Amino acid sequence: MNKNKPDYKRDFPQLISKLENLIIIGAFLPRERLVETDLSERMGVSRAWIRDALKILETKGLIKMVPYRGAIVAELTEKEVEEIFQVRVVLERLCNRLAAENFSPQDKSTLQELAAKIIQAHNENRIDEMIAANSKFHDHIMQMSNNDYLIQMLKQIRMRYYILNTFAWSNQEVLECIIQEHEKFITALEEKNYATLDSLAETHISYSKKLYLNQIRSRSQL
Amino acid sequence: MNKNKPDYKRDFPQLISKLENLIIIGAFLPRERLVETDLSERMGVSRAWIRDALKILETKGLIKMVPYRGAIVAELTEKEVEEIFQVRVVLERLCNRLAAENFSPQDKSTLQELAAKIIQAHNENRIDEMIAANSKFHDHIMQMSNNDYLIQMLKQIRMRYYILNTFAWSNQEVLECIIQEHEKFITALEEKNYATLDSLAETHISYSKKLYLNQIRSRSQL
DNA sequence: GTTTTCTAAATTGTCAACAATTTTTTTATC
DNA sequence: GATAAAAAAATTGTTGACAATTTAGAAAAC
Repeated sequence: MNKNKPDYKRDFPQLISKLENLIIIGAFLPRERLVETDLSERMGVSRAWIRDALKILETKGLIKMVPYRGAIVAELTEKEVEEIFQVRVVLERLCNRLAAENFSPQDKSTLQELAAKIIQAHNENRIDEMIAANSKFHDHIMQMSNNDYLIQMLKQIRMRYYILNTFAWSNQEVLECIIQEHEKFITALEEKNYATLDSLAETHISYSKKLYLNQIRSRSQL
Repeated sequence: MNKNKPDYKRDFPQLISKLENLIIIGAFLPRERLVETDLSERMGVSRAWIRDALKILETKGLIKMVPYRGAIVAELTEKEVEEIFQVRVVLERLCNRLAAENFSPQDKSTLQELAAKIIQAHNENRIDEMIAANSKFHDHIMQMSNNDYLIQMLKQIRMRYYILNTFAWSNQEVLECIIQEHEKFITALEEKNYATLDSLAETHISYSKKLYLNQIRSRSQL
């Protein structure tokens, strides 16, 4: 059992994660109002906690709060996507550079295992597993950077554009492309080949950006 | 008059700014406890507002909150300074690059005026004015980047290390150095000379970092 | 039938009293 | 006098009632 007593330090961050996930997976449509009493009942916590959580989600850019109107899910404009991805590129590059500097044989085997898992899951058409392994792959790269502040920034930025992520992974063509590059990436890390790392990040991210922009455009036609 | 009715949308952000400033200028010593009822009286707002403001300051990394013990001013370790400055370098570089791309004659005159103001204030020993002009200079560069997300990140990161800023400006030697480079900087922007921009940012920031590290070391001896 | 105005319901914002926990002070014991 | 236990004070966390505001719906006017 886990629900003996409510514990702020454990439960409140959990609440925030849950809400973040709900927004990211699209359980709330953009512009949908998030009613406090509603959430309070659904999540089984007091309205005060919901209010506090929403304030924090606002600072993270996931929702927008208007006085006496409450919270609505934030929308991303094309301009904002351009801005976010400009920042993302330089942060990911920095991350890769630091990861390469700290590269160890143990990292190599971990990354290779994950890369193999990704391919296997892809071949067996287990999408969820593949996404999970891919996530772990990138998380490990972040950890290798050994820069907690950078990690925090990258997570924050990822959260920001994940709102649009729902359908991005359904593009088969992109999948093939991304999967093939994991091996190249590991090699470049090992050899500390910064030029290759930069160009891999560049192409990967610019491709990702295109997907998001397409999605925004298709949504705005509704 | 400005105090007819309390207005959340206007007054709450103001409250946060005030608290941020108090922490930055060192009105609260590191590790000092921030007592809610205390702040409530001093700032003339309800305790609920103080609580909300403190929660936001925590997400910004300015304070640390411990259950049933309240908020204490955050401290920066040497490792954290290293991490933050690694990120700062790449973001400032990006900012300069974008600013150069958008460079206009009007920007040039604005920046030159500010640079002149900085030198003049320095010669007349008006430190406050000099700091203000220097701030405006860098704010204008940020605006030139035309990337609101980047600006938000840079402000966030600046807030994080400004905690240590109190005495950094008292170093005369550094001042001379920094002041002289504003002209070079403007020229490099105009010529879109990215190599020079990068190296200017590099040396500027690494010097700034040294100052902060020195300050931390001298404090930790208390 | 459409628009406008007014009323009721729903929702958010505020506050103060109370509960839970920590910190300080006092008291007791050796 | 120093240490430990107990009581008191101070501080933070929670809750619920009520005020302010917006939204939805009904009534009125055209």
